Formats: sequence, C-alpha cells, structure tokens
Amino acid sequence: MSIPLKRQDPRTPSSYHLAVTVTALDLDSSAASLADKAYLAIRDQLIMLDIRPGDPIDDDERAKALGVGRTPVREALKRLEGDRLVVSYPRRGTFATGMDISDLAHISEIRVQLEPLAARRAAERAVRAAQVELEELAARIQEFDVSRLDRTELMRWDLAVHRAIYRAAGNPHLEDVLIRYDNLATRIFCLFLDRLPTVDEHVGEHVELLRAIAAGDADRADDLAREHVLGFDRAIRAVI
Amino acid sequence: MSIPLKRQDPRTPSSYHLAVTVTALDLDSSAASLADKAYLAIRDQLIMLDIRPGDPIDDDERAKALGVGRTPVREALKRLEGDRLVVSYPRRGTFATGMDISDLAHISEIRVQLEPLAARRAAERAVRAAQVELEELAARIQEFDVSRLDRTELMRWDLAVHRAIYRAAGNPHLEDVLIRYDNLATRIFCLFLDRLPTVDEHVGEHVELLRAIAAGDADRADDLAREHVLGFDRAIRAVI
DNA sequence: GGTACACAGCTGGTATATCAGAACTAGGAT
DNA sequence: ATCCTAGTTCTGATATACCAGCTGTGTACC
Repeated sequence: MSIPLKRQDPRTPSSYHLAVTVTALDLDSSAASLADKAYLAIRDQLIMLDIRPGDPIDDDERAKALGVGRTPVREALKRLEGDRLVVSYPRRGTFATGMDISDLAHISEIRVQLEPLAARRAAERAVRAAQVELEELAARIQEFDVSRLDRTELMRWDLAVHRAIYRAAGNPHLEDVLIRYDNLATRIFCLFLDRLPTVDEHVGEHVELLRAIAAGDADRADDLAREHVLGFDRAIRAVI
Repeated sequence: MSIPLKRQDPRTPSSYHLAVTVTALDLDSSAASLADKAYLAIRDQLIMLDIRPGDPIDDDERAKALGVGRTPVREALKRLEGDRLVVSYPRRGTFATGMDISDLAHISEIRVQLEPLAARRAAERAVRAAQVELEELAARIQEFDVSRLDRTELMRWDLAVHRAIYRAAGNPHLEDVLIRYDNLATRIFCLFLDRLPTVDEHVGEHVELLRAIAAGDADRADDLAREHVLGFDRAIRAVI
C-alpha cells in the first residue's frame, strides 16, 4: 500500500462540516460544493415548508430545478435522511418526513437537556469577540417589528440566534446535535406559525438570552434557555 | 407535475435507519443495501481501531476489499463523515478522525446529559417484553469472564447493552444521538483499552444498570447511568 | 368483477469522463 | 549552488450516463 500524501495535513478542512454548521442566511456561499448547495437549498425548503411533510421529493426534478446533476441531489437527500428531514422508502421514492405530536415531545426532551447546557457553556466560555457578536445580534433583533417580517425572514433570524449560541458554547459535537434538532424544531414551528399568537414573545426571549450569555451570567442563561424550549413546546401544544 | 405514487405509504421503511440503529453484532444481515453493509463494516473497523485515527482511507481500496463498487463506499464514507468518524479534505483524501482529550470532554458533556435521561425513560416506559430482554442481557453479561474475551467481543457487548437501553427509552431521536456518541466514546475506549485496569468494573456497572431499568427504578437508573458516563470519563483521564 | 401479466417509473449500483488542486520537477535567476 | 517559480503530471472529487432489479399500477382477458 502506498501512501501518496502526507498523513494528516490540517490545512484545508472539508466543506462538509462548514455546510452543516453554516447558518441558513448565506445560501450563496460560493465556496461550497454542489452537493453542499443542494443540501442547504433542499434543507431550507424542508424547514420553511416549501416542501411540506409527506410531499414526495423527485431527485430528477430537484436536480433540474437547481441546475445540477442527480448525484449531488442524491447525496443531499442522503444527508437529509440522516437529519431525519426526509425518509426514503426503497424503490418507492423519498418523501419529506411526516410530523406528529410525539416528534415534538421527543425533540423537546432532548433540547430541554442540551439547550440550557449550550447557553451555560456559552456564557462561561464566550470570549470577547463572541460576546460583542451576541450583543449586536440582540440589538438587531430588538429593533425588529415582528409583525412586518415574513415568516421565512423571521425563521432565519431565529436559526441565526441559536447557531450563534451553539457556536459560542465551544463544543463542536454539541453544536452538531443542537443544530440538527433546532432544524427539526423550527420546521414544527413553521407548521404552526400562523396559528401561534405569541411569536413576538418568542423573539423577546432571544434578546434576554443573548444578553445573559454576553454578560456571562451562566445560571440565568441556563434558566432562560430551558424556559425557551419549554415555552416553545407549550406554545405549540396549545394550538394543536 | 405528476405524482406517480400514493403520498405516504408507511409499509416498507427505509433500511437506512435500520442500518444506523442496528447493533454491531449482526454484520451479516443480508437485507441491507451495499451502502449499508459498507457503512457498518467501515464503521466497525473505525470503532474497533482496525483503522486507527489519522489513517488515510482509500475508497477504491475499500471497495475492492468489500467486493463492491466505489459508490456505496463513498456513500458510507459520507455518512461516517456525518458521524464524525472520518474527515475528508477535498482533493486530498478522507482520513479517520483524530482524537484528543478535548473530544472526550465534549462527548462526555453530551452523554452525561442524555444517558441518564435515556436510562430514566427506559425504566419508566419499558414494556414487559423489553424488560425481560434487558434482564436476559444482564444475566448473560454477568456470566462473562472479562479477562477471557478479546477486545472486539467485549466492545460489541458494551455497544449491545447501550443500544438496548436506548431502544427501550422509546425516543427514536434520543436513540439516534446516543448511538452516535456511544460510537465515538467506544472508539476512545478502544484506544485506551489495554491501559485501562478496570474494564471488568465497567461491565459490572452494566449489569446493575440493566437490572435497575428492568425493575423500573427510574431514579436509580438515572444515577447509575450518570455514574457510568462519569466513571468512563475519569477512567480514561486517569491513564492519559 | 377478479386475477394475472406486462409495462413503466424509480431506486440503487456502476462505470466513465471531466475538472481542479497539489506535488514534483526542471529551468532560470540571483 | 541554491532558491524560487512555472509547468506538467497525478490523484481524488464531481457529474453524468447507463444498467439492473423491483414494485406498483393499469389493462386485458377469463
């Protein structure tokens, strides 16, 4: 066996983790591979309910719509299957996963453990640069007129807030799993968005949470994050 | 757009989730696709350190070794990348991920939250059939002479125990994430296995934990699971 | 009206061509 | 003589085309 290259060369990291981690805000990041782009595009369509639960996903059609071949689309769908955003029935097709009340319970059960942990760690470990970033985010969100934003824009900001916190927690594995379930939770959020009366309240919680983290108040960040998850769960449950 | 098939037909589930969930014990499950088989085979080689951290993984060579084409191997590697078991540097190759002390800390931080939760839920929710299954598992393990088993066999049983608990918890998402980090933790375990003095103690904890769950003692299961994770973390740290 | 057979669509797998980046080598300049 | 730079070559990644097997559906015949 010949080893053609030096063993571990940490120069250029894979774009994969970048693509998973990257916030939904920058779909136009041109550095990504076609598979990454397809993944992000379809993932967003899934989360924002451009593709609704149960909808069939035709890879050929998606490929044409995105202007790429079937391979990157297939790869994207495989990854989305790992994210539990699509389900594929062999020789039948792949479909956007269905959603039911038990899914919300299962996801909340995980998030209620890990979101407070991330918030706590972010408050403890966040360095100066991250603190000002979180502060700025809080300031921008506070200025929003929630009623004027469309649902997609609102969701993107929601996602961005959570991503920033996960990142600041300094645990890449924790970041992974939280992103995964935040996507699923956001999808449920979108499902019930028009029936939810208290969206602005949800956004207000973000501001408090971000401020607590930036201030380094770990206990308060922990509490707020837990309440944020539980409040989300209750809010959805109330309108079912 | 024509929809050729009925929308949601829950008859035949994808083999994907099966393959992820399936215990490492049955590699010979013939129902799986080539990609699933490649995934399980390579994953096991990664966990059991047949492929050591930092080793390059040549997809062509793996394909030949497994007697399949490159596509299923590439798909398997993509999935393993999602599991953080391999890292791919674009245009350079893919490698088994490196391991360092901070990884252990990060993984333990997650597991210490979720393993007790799973144990608790398993104790609360486990139905009759699952209870006897867990009891049987406990009985079989108790009979083992740890010193006589080789490392691979031991690890497979370790994995089997945890999988059984995760399954019994009745939360598929929780099962997902715990399997993922149990794999990573087991890989670390294997790395230090020959330096660890207290392997039999670790196995003994399994018996207690399984019995507590089967008995429906949620509080005790919670405690034992937490101690199990923390004990693991301490044991590794002691021999670094 | 029911059953069986044939056809079509889709997934999964493979092979192949193209593209891009990295390393190695050679040549020139200092 | 040594170092830097440019070009060539090699390898891995990506995309597309092709093939095979299976499933579901529709139609035709009994």
